[in-house]
Amino acid sequence: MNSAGYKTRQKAVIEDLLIKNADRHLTADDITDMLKEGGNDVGRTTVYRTLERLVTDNKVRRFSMPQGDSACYQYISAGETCHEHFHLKCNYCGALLHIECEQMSLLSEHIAKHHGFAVDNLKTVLYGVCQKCAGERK
Amino acid sequence: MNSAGYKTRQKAVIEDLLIKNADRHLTADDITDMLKEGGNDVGRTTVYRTLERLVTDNKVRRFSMPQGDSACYQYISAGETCHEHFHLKCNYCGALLHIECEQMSLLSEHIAKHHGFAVDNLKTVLYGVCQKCAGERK
DNA sequence: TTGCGTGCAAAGGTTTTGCATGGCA
DNA sequence: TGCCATGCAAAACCTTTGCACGCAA
Repeated sequence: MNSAGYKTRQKAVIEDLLIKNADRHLTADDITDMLKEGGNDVGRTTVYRTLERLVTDNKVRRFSMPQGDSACYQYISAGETCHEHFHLKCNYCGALLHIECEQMSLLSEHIAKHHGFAVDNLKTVLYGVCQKCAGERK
Repeated sequence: MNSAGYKTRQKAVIEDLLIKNADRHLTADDITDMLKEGGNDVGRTTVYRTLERLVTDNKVRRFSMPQGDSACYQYISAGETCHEHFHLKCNYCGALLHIECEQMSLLSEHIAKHHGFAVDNLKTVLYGVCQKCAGERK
């Protein structure tokens, strides 16, 4: 599960920052800046490469934004292993909703059975419009 | 509905190509290349600007892909009212599958009704593992 | 003639890669 | 020592913008 590798200051401070902000979604740039402000300077390249590793290791979730905007990353908390758990992200206010829903399991099952594809709920984010924003835009 | 404007060869051949490939997803690059091969050369800039207009006019649907990949465009056929169309992306080989599936509509309906969130299938990409990669990794 | 449309070139942004150096084990 | 990790600079990538010219109406 963990890609072996050496222990370094950079890896430690990046993972640490993500854990401390597990309720937020941060861009690679946010992370670079926050570390610099904290006196824990890490090169931009290293931030990207570390995030890539963490995503591969399933420790971090990556949110793909529409082109032009930068991707967001968020630490995957320990308890989040249940497969009925998934995420909704509002395109307008950016709110991230965590939902437990058996309907999602039904979809995953259906896709596995009929389309031969194993959906990873931890990595998947459904984009749309939340109730609040839908109201405001009427 | 239609942003007025002049009639030009470029607009015509681009819309024509999209109509003839209404069952496929084309990137701006695909379109540029296909037109060039067909002897109907159109500048890349014009392709982008024309697609932008078509999307604004609701004649074409734009699929935002994860960063790094280019956006896809597809002509919206006359009778097409429901959006049961969505995307699966393999974490390993990067394959992008386009799927028509009513189960997805059921999920969207459920989420709208029970969670007050309007899922945008056009922007949503489900991540996971495709059949081929699942086989190779066993 | 008027002003939208076109397309080259260059800029814009995020992310990746080449390569020499640094540092863990 | 051996190999992974780092980080600067440069490249790659898709897309947008500046600007002069072309062309529809």
